[in-house]
Amino acid sequence: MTRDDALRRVGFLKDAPEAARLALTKAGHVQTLREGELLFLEATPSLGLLIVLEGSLKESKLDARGRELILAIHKPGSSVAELPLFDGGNHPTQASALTENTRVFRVPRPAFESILSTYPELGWAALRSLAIQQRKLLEMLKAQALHTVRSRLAAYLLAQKSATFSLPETNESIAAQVGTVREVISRTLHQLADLGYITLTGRTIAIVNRAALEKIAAGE
Amino acid sequence: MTRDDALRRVGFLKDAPEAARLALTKAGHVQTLREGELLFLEATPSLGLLIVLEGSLKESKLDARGRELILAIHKPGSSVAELPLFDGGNHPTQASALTENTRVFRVPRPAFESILSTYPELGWAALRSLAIQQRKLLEMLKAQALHTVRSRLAAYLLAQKSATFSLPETNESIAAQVGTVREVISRTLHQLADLGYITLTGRTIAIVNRAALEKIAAGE
DNA sequence: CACTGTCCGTGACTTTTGTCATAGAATGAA
DNA sequence: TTCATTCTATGACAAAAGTCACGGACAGTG
Repeated sequence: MTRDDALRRVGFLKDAPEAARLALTKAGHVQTLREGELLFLEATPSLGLLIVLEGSLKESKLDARGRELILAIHKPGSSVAELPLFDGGNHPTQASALTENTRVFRVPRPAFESILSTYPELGWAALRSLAIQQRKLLEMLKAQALHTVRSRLAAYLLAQKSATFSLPETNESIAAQVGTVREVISRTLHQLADLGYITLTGRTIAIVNRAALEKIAAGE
Repeated sequence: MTRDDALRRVGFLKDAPEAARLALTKAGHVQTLREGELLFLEATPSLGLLIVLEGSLKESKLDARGRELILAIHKPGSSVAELPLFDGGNHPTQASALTENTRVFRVPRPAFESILSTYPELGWAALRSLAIQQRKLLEMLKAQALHTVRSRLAAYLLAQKSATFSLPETNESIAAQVGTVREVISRTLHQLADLGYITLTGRTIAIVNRAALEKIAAGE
């Protein structure tokens, strides 16, 4: 994916003037990460505008005892860590590459700021973008506080593109997204299969009873 | 609290030009709520700018089976539901008055929009305000996903102003903020007392071992 | 093809949370 | 004061989630 393709796919830049995107393209550079390599740590200053070009990144928070909560998995065209970019604070999360040779396009914050001040209409797009994320966070919070693991896992399965798919991640990683541990994911998947709502062949899942899963995902 | 006092205390308006605040003051009206009365429901269009003048409001989400998660309790000077105000979407939460005669100052969204467009510098303040909320949400999410009830309750106690205080709410309400049920709050408070970290005399709590509570709040 | 590292599945528990039912405070209005 | 309502406390369980330990599948490497 080229820089310009990437910029066009980022929510708050897609309607930006051509010239703004061009300026950003010129002001940034590409960084390549090895698998597992950290892009930024929590509580460090914003690196600037970050957009995934190839590969994928996970954005997560760790707790004191090392358990991880994955907030997002970023694929090409996704911009990472907009919050500290916009408010100038530190990163509230950390991010690391999930795949070898993950390529990230980066515009350092000072350059980004000066381009932004040239195109103030981008401020509104930024606001909209934060708002979308905030709505997502509210849903996650509600699910964590009020729903069971089964419910959150059902939602995870329903979020997959098609009705039949191969689990794109390890149970460990799914657990970190759903907010539980490896073993519980394994058991809960088999439980959903026993209930007849999905079939589970190796790592391939077919959603058999979508309506039932949706009910579970909604909290019974 | 007067309208102007209230406007001055709202984060994203406190540095606004005098004239902007004056225009808002004129464009809005005051609404009085009875205890328990709903101000807005989830999934309804934004009512506009809302600022508590007297009394208090709770902002919450309900799940399918009626359990409640309280996201914020708004006191005088606090603006409610900024997210739908800024992005034009529906309310992601509902809000209702906690006290009799809660008074809310309201500027309908069209009027707010037109004032906002006259003072575009307010856009940045709005962005900052959303960013602050988003950081708070991320912390709540982490606590819900990775910490125990004991940990979240410890954090709740530590957030109180002084070391000795009377619980300002019922166990039911604390439970809805902490993400659990009434009985568990009762038991966990007594457990913390048994551990010697707090004392519990009626509804009065004294924090005895702040360091220990902080450790618990951080997730052990 | 053995060896290593990573991942999955599972039994056997333990701990944490949630539910139900019931008995007493506490509060406030009549 | 008396009564009704609202809260709190608690026992007895039930259910959900987490921990530990181990066996086995599988992929990649030398």
